Amino acid sequence: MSAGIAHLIDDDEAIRDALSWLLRSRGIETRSWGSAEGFLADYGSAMRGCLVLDIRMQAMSGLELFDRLTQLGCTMPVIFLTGHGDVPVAVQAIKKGAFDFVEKPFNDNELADRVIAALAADRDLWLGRDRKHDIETRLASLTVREREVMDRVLGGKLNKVIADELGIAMRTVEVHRSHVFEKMGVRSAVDLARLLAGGEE
Amino acid sequence: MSAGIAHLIDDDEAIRDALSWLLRSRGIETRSWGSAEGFLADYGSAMRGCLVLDIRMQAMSGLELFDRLTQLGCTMPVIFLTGHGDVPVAVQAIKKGAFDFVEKPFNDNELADRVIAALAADRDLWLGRDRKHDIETRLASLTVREREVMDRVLGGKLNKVIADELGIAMRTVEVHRSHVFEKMGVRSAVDLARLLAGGEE
DNA sequence: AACGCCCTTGCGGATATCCACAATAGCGCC
DNA sequence: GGCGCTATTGTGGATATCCGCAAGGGCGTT
Repeated sequence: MSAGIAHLIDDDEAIRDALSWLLRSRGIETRSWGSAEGFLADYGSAMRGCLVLDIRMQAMSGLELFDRLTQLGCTMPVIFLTGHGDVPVAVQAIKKGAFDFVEKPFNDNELADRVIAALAADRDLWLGRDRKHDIETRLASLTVREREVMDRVLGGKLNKVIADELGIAMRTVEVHRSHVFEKMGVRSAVDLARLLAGGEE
Repeated sequence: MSAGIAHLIDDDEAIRDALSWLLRSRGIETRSWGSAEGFLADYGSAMRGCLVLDIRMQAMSGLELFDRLTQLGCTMPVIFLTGHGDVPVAVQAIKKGAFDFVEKPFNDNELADRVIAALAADRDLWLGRDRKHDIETRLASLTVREREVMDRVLGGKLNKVIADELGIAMRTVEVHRSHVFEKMGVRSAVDLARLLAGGEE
């Protein structure tokens, strides 16, 4: 499998081609667009990889595209390409959460390394997202009562105490507790605590 | 108690005074230095608060001071003051982990707000550090055996299983387990798991 | 009405945990 | 040698947890 896909957006065809050649020689798939508008039209939330984005372009600027993508919930890491006159804009970009940026003319190896880092960041993000999504799905499958019991189990409380607090019999708590473990896919309260501590915040 | 201390470093006395007046009017203590060297001489690792640092100064620049402080293990948030000609340097600063930066001439309210945010960040950092330090101290007080038992308890294993794995009697495991709880200041395996999951990584 | 889902509870037994009391043993230190 | 710390184990009892078996009620859907 490939190292990931780099989406190149620059209105200078020569640069797109140079980037494309450089990255492909490092085993990175590439796709190119000549304008921010063009990329936006093709963008979908399932898109994976990273962006290499010229910050200065005709019509819609790279920064503007970045803002729109952010609004669309896009989380792909973005590497901006900047001329050294565009630096104030680059500052904005970084503060807004751009992954990195490089000044033109760029050093080939350096840029490729950063793209690779960006692709790795995207993968990590999705790994974390998958795990979190799985946990959320499991949590959503709990009934209200089960959730109440789980919260108290996580508080380290004994079944007896939980029963008192909820005004139900201990046996009932045990049943809920066991359902919680089953639904959450764990076999002990310890595992549950680690699952939730590791997958949230 | 005060909102925190802002350390002002700028070779322009007029700016130092203006900053100092502004911040004090917002309840923030200030201390001023006219040079990076002067601040470095006074710096100690116990220093708390944040820095407001002119990025362009005689002799040692703000960025250079920032690098040295980082090497010294200083984690105070740094807000850089930059003229708009210094922007490329500001970019470097942000990439190196500066907390924020503002361009001169600055808007009073905006700058004060950022200083307040920086002070809050410093407090949070120390809160986290204190908790982590406390946990590490407790962990260090565990004997080797206790640690071995704890690791397995966190794995959700039953005392019986742990006893088998370590080749000792269940009773011994129980003793270690109880010591671990006592030393770590928790009363159940669940609490322990949450303590370690929340304080590490 | 019948079915499914959830909440509820009781009984009883197999396991596990928690702990006080008690004891043996190695190791380093004064 | 005595003292303290750590590791080790045993006995026995009070609690807790884990679970299958059994069963009643509420609620919404078909």
